[in-house]
Amino acid sequence: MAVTETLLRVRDYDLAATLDSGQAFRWRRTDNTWQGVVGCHFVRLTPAADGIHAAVAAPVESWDWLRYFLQADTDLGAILKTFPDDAPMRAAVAACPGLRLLRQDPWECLASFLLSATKQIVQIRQIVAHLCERFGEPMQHDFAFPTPHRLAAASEAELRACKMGFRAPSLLQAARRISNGQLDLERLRTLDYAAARAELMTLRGVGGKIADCVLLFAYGFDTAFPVDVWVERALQELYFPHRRASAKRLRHFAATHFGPHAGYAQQYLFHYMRTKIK
DNA sequence: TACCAGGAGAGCG
DNA sequence: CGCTCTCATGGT
Repeated sequence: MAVTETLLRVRDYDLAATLDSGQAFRWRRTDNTWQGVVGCHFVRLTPAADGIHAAVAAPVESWDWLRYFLQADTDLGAILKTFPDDAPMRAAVAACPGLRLLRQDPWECLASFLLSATKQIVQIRQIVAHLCERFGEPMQHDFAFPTPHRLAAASEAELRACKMGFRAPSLLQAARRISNGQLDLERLRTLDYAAARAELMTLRGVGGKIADCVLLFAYGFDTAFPVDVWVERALQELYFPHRRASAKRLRHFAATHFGPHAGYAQQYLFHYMRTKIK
């Protein structure tokens, strides 16, 4: 029977930290409720005593799409046990013990992070909002994320009007290559981490950092470890406090120190670093 | 006002 | 490799 609300039973889930941690850019909070769009669903999420309460605008037969997006069935405790037992990781976990990784749509994730270069998170949200309003399919309460096909038909000037500046040609090329079949985002699921990463990096504007974000947040390659300015700062200050470590050394350290779920560790360090400053 | 933001890519020694 | 510069745009 189709329904419009449910209770997702899940433990150890900090909804606010997760939706506001720079993984996804379309979630807005009003009071204690978060609203956003997952695929073709407009959904409101509210933390509850024994899980997360969810309500959608249009009735659904199944909630699998939401459990997948939130990764509600992931055993977070088992992942945290694989982290290195050192002071920085203990502090980062203690600061936000319910922080999770989402599992997003690859195209939306790729497009969003293509727009993220040297932008603050609040501005990335604004650009993505413009993009959805102008090119996304209208739906109840909001807009769907625009398809590659729709953006491929847009002009660079139209994209620039969404305030994305020099990132517009990159987004346009990505939309076109995906729309015409040159790049198959679904096929990347069948590849290993290195091969999928190399393929993403053939796109203009996609370097190692953005590729790793997509591999981690959309495909679930848990060894992907995006190194941005915040994470670089965290690694430098927390693990190499007395000597300056080169970028290459930091990358090697990241690839060897954090274990099979390094990407989760990265998210904890990122969140720890960002909230510690403010 | 001047500076900087979840980077990437090109040019240079 | 390692460094520097540039690319738009908005916020502080």
